[in-house]
Formats: sequence, C-alpha cells, structure tokens
Amino acid sequence: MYFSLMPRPREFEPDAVLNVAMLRFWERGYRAVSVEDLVKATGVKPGSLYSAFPGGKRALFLKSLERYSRLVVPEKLGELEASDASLAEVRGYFDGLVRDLLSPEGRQGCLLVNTAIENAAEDDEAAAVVRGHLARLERCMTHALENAVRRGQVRASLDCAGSAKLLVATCQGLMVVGKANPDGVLLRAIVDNAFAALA
Amino acid sequence: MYFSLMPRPREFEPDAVLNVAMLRFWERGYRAVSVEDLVKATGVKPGSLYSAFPGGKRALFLKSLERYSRLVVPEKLGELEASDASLAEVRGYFDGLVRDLLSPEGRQGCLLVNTAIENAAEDDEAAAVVRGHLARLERCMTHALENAVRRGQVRASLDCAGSAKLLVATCQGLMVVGKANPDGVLLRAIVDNAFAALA
DNA sequence: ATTGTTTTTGAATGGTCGCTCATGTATTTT
DNA sequence: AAAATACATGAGCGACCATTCAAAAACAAT
Repeated sequence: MYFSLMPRPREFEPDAVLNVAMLRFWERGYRAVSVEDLVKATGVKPGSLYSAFPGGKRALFLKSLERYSRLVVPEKLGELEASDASLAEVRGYFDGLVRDLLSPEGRQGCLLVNTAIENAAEDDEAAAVVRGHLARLERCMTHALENAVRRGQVRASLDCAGSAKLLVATCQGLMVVGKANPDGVLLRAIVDNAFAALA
Repeated sequence: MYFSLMPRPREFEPDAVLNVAMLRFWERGYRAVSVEDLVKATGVKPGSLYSAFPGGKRALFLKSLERYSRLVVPEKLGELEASDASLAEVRGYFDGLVRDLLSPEGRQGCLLVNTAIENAAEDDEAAAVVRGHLARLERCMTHALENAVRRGQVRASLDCAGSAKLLVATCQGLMVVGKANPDGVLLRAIVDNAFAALA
C-alpha cells in the first residue's frame, strides 16, 4: 500500500499574513485596502494568497475580525474580563481607550467599531462579529459593575445591566469623537462625566 | 459696445444632483459610491457632472457633507436648537435617533458619524466638517441643559458643559450600536440610562 | 442665417480592482 | 533518478474606477 507523498512546504506563515491584513484593515478600512496592498506588504504573491485564504479579500477580512477579537480585544480589555473585576477595571478600560486615541498608533480606533459603520449594513457576517463583541463588552461590564455595587464603589441603587449598556455605547461614541477630534481634554471630560453618573 | 451673448442653459438642477449624491454617500459611504452610480442615478452624464462640480467625486462629497449639515441636521435637531429648548428637546432628539435607527429608511445612521469613521483619518476637510457638527451638537445640548437646570428639570448640581459632552458621545455611540444591532429594547435602555443620570 | 458661448454627450483614457491559471519549483517518497 | 504532490510565481483576465475630451447641440444676439 502507498502512503501520501510529502508536498512542497509553505514558505510563509499564514498567521503572519493574516496579521498584516488585520493591521491594514484596522487602519484603513475594508474598501480602502486592496489585495495588491497586501501582496506588497507581505511579499506573498496573489496566487499563494488566494490558495492560503480561499474566499479572497472578504475571507481575509472576516478572519481579520476574528483575529482581532481573539488577540487585540483581550489585550485592550485587560483585567476587565477577570471575574473579580470591578470599578477600577472599567475605568482602566476607558482610560486606555483615551490613551490609545491620543497616541499616533492608536488613532485607527477599534476595528470592530469601524466595521460596524463601514460594513455592518451590507455584510451580515461582519455585523455578527461586531454584535458578538458588543455583547462581550456588555457582559463583562455588567459583571464588573455588580462587583462594584457589592464592594460599595458605586451607589447600591445602580442598574448594573442598564448602566453597562450605556457604558458600551459611551465607549463606541468616545471612539467616534476621538477619531474626528483627538482632543485629550474633551475625551477625558466625557469619561469623567460617564463615571460621575455611577457614584 | 457689445454685451455678452447668452449661452445654452443647464438642463439639470445642480442641487438635485447634489441631493442624490448626498443620499448615496449617506447610505453607502464615500468609497462604495462610484461616479457611474451617480451618473445612472441622476441621468447627468460624466462630462456635465464634472463641469458642474469641479473637483470631481471628492468635491461632490464635501458639498454633500455641507448640504447634510445645512438641511438634514436641522431637521433632526428640531427644536433642540431653539433658544428655549430644555430637557424635553434633548430627550426628543434621542428618541428621534432611536426611531430612525429602527426604521428601514434610517438604518444608514448619520452621514457625519459615518464620515468620522470612514474618512476623518485621511481627509482633513471632511474631518473639519465633522468637528463642526460635534461642536454644534455640544453647544445646543449645553444650552438646553442650562435651561433644564433653571427650570428644575434636572438636579441643580449638574455640570451642563460636561454632561453635554457626554451626551454627544452617547448619541454617536448609539448610532454605532444601532448600526450593528438595531434592537429597540437595547437602544431605548441606553437612552433611558443616559437620562437617568441627569435627574 | 450666422456667430459666440456654454452645455450635453458618450466614447475613450489610463489606471486599479479582485482574482485566476499555466508554468516552474521544492520536497519526499519509491 | 524518477514520480507524486503541493506550493510559488507573476502575467494576465475582464470589470470597474475616476476622469477627460472632442464633437454635436442649444440658446440669444446679431
């Protein structure tokens, strides 16, 4: 009996290519990034790209969204996803957001927010990833607020679930404002006022 | 002496063309709209389009932003820009926003929010229009909140300027959330919680 | 009717888009 | 060495992009 023969091995790392794609989509948006851009940025020729990522540009985009959710988002959330997170972690998340929006590298905002605006209306799969992200944010913020109530960090009468929904919307809004007007005084005022309502 | 001779008159209304362009950019975004789309939608041939709007597609886009600010925004703001506006008008604006996001025609969100995300980073002129819009929103919300304090509709200790900044961010966030997840229960919960903080 | 001026027309421009495919190459088995 | 397999290469596909332009047409004054 014959065993399958070993083919020529890949000369590039698909994950590295996907990472480049993610970064490009993140900073320029889906439509603004061409496959040729990716070919130039990775050195991987079109044929190899398409055989490594069946479905072409859009598949690469959807995989970029997933990669972003899996690698970038947890880093931004930090300890906010820990089961003992409370008010400090929520505040830390917002402060990190503001810091990012004011730094030269962070002005691209959030890939998932950008996707909500650019693609959600015309791409259900992309919209679903965004919805998943929003639900995840809401979930861990609700949990953190519940801990905060328990520890007396916020008023006991706080509607944790509702406040979490508002905080999620607030951080999306923060990113829209920050993208058009990266003004630290303004952004910090927004965050301060959002948290003043919780105490 | 000779007077200038009369040329052939225009057969289309530039404002009507601009209106079509605005609507397209609004619902699909700048990159997603091609000049050919506009030619088909208006019946105005490329040559005429380019001679009526020097600067081509981008000029048409910038003029669309201005038209949106001048015609659509005041309609959405309604009485919020009146000098005697107070809490009810702020609430009315948010309720209108939610109503729009839930209606089939309003799912496109706000052209200026979409522009903040899609174009602000790479187009300073577009970003400036967006910043102007945000400042306008903040100004009339601050004014309305001051009236609300005077009338005892909100607590006297309210930081009107700060709360207005937060409300502006909140309505941007509302549009991001609504675009990915047009869920009336969720959107209304966000608005309710935003206003609970003012009382 | 002729002339001067501006508009309309739509074919054509050169470029870029996402994507495919024939050909050559590297690797491991027989 | 030869065969089998998957990969790398990059020229090339048709479609579409924003934009231009030469020619024809419409108007008012002469």
